[in-house]
Amino acid sequence: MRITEQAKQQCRARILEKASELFCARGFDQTTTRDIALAAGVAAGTMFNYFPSKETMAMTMVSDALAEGEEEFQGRTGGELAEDLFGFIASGLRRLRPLRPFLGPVLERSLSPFPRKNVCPVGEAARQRHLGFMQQILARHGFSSAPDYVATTIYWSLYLGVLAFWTSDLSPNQEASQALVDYSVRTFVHIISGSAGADGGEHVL
Amino acid sequence: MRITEQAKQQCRARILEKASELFCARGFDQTTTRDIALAAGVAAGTMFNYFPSKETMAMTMVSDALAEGEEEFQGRTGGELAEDLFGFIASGLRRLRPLRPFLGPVLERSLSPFPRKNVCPVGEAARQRHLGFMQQILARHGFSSAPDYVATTIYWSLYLGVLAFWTSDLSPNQEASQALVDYSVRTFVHIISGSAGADGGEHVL
DNA sequence: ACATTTTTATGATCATGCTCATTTTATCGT
DNA sequence: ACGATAAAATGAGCATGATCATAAAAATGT
Repeated sequence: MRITEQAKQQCRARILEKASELFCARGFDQTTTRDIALAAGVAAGTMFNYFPSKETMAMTMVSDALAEGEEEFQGRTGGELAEDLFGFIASGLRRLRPLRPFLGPVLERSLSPFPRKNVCPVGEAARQRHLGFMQQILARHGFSSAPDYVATTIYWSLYLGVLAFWTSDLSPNQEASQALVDYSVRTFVHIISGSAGADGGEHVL
Repeated sequence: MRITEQAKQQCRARILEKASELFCARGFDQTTTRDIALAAGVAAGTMFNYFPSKETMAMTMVSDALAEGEEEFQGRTGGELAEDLFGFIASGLRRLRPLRPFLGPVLERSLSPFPRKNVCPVGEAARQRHLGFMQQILARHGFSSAPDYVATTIYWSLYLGVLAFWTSDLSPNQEASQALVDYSVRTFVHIISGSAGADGGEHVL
């Protein structure tokens, strides 16, 4: 069973590799699962033994990249809170860079804050991991309790906005994204640093 | 041609009405275009003479609701900036309320900040209208120039986060959403009120 | 080494959003 | 009123992500 297990991993890796190439070359929506199967040398239905959906295929690459970014960031944490958060997000973006050509539709569907019927579990896991990591960073800077749902929701909104902007940022060195990340992070830090503002009671939806 | 023109409008309205009912009852993704056609008493292909896509059908309802909200808000503007922005957003949510059961996937796809190949023009128009309206409100409060891309991006991120949260808010009177809107608005106001923070230059993506 | 059982691969098939050639209906000129 | 032309309706058909019964292959027990 050893050799077979190895062959399976190779097959899985080959599918991911070919899918990545095609996604980058043509875009996510313009690449059909049949294209991928052909390129990987397997039957159309076989891929679905390895990945439950095309979306999961893409999100596996994203999740792996983000995990690498998290690992890269570990250790080099040590500045102010805003600096650390910036570094954390920047590490993720650096690792996502090679996938940038096809990320738009994938991140939109899999990391969206809108609750969905058929969630892509890989995407959901990536979100939870990212939020957990963010909370760790907060904890290291003296925030004893986890942020409430308002702060967490705002964080994820801002982060998704950053991702969205970054996926199609044409400025020289993504300077525009850099400024946006900087601003978003500072905004978030401002939010969780007091000014907890629980007043406005007259407004009604 | 008069009577016929009227009949066409009726047909369009009937399609929208039946589609809305089905979307609300079963959800957007669980309603097929064939279902809608059957309910509206037209052939499957006929609907696409009225709406270029199922997504456009749903976004037409959303856009109409948001336009009503904007109109409702007109006039009753007159408090502080944050109050006005809150009222503006709340008016939209009130009008969207009947559509809430199916809004998730629709808003996710059509208002997403991620740039897309095949944009739904109705959704794009709704976004532009909303942002324009928001800028009008700012102008009324003494902001002479339009917010830059950073502020605009952050506004839209926060707004989408609010929409996403609100679509599945189970708290009694959407109190949780209310708090989120309040917080998001105040955050945005803080952002555009000075502290333009263009310093951090050492960070690099 | 063979029979049995479990795992994996396969491609026909399905569901569904959408297209388009064809048919039907309405409008217009005379 | 009638033929010609424009507009609209129709449903067969397509593309594609995913499923599933079946076939092939591998693992296991003796």
